[in-house]
Amino acid sequence: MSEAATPAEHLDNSVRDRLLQAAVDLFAEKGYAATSVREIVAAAGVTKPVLYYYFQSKEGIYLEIMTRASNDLQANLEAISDRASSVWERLLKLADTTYNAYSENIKTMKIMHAMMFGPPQGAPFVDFNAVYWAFHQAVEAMVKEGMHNGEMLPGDPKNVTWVLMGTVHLAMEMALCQPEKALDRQGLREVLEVNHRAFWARGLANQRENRNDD
Amino acid sequence: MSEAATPAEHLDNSVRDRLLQAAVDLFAEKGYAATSVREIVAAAGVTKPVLYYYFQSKEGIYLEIMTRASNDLQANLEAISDRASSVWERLLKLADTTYNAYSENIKTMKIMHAMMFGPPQGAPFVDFNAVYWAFHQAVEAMVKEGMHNGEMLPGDPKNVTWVLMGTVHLAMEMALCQPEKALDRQGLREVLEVNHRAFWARGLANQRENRNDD
DNA sequence: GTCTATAAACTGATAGAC
DNA sequence: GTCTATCAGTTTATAGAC
Repeated sequence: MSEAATPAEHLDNSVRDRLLQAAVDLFAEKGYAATSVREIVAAAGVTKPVLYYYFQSKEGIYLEIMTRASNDLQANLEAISDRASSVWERLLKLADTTYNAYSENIKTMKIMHAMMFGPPQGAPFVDFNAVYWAFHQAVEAMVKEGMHNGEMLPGDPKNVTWVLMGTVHLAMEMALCQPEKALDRQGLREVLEVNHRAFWARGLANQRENRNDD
Repeated sequence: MSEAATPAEHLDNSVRDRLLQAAVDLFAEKGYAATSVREIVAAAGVTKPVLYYYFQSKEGIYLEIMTRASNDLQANLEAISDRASSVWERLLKLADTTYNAYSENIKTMKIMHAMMFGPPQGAPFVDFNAVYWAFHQAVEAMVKEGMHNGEMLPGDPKNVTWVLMGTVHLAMEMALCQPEKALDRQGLREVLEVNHRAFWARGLANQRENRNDD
């Protein structure tokens, strides 16, 4: 546990990291409960006592994976805090960095997603809910700001936030769970542009031009 | 298996249905892999051979639960097919019947959702994906119809469908997974109204009136 | 650190009596 | 139909040699 935090924070090909990688692959593919310690150590090319030496238990290796992932996601929220750019630009940036975090780390995100929106499968509790809700509330704060400074059209910030979150959430979920049907980065951007035309002040103006309004 | 389809299709308090109910509760609460046959029969107040007598295996009882659920969901899509009412009314009706199907049967829907968007947990494959995608495509067909007949504003039907599906999907998912944070039926309707104002022809007119446009 | 060998409990499933 | 008793295989986890 002492050498847990390698300088770059991620995988070299030490035995320890090969175990982590194998566990991520299997938990993502089959689920926590359906994955046995035997399978993890086989995939890592070691024997059982090695896993217990580094991680104490099956729960231990799971918790290390999820703690890292949770911290990574939390870091993304910082994209919102700098008020230099417009709400719209910050929203795009948040969607983009989140999309990156997901697509670069699909398997870990699949595990997290399964625990956030599925049954616990006997795994120890980790409060992902808090991370997700922080995300939702950060977006809501942005929407309030945008409506207040006139960048966005007036409306109920809560409801508009639900629509925006729904868009991003569905895109992320499809990318995780049905990649062949999912939006790519460009597709997500296009759908967000639809939201932009609907809820932003300049967006509505554009939309009306397009309609050649009366 | 012969007496599977009771007249009303659902639970009396026969031993068989008590087993089904116990299995639904446990699969929803802990997940398929983390639930043992022993727990199911204990919750139903019977012994193991009884479960194997009625359902042949753990997979058997799971498959019966999921087959019923899948059929129920598929039936909801019929709300779309009658072209008597407007696209908007049909969309509202679909959202409402789906919300009902979910909230009346939360535990079964949780299992289905976990299998649709989470790891298989060693459970036998059921093609929920097809049901979900049929839903998505039915909405897309409605949006195309609405844009074509002038009920909705012009735009890319695919992208608008993603926004609408995102709204409904997030509402359903929160209702399943974080009920205390979720939208109630009225809340879902309000968020859909936001979509209405954004993407429907009369909706935009209303929005512009509200803004007291220049 | 990594191994072989094994413990102790639990798993899905069944035989056979009633 | 429902039970008791039990099977064979798997599970997480560990003791102890190297």
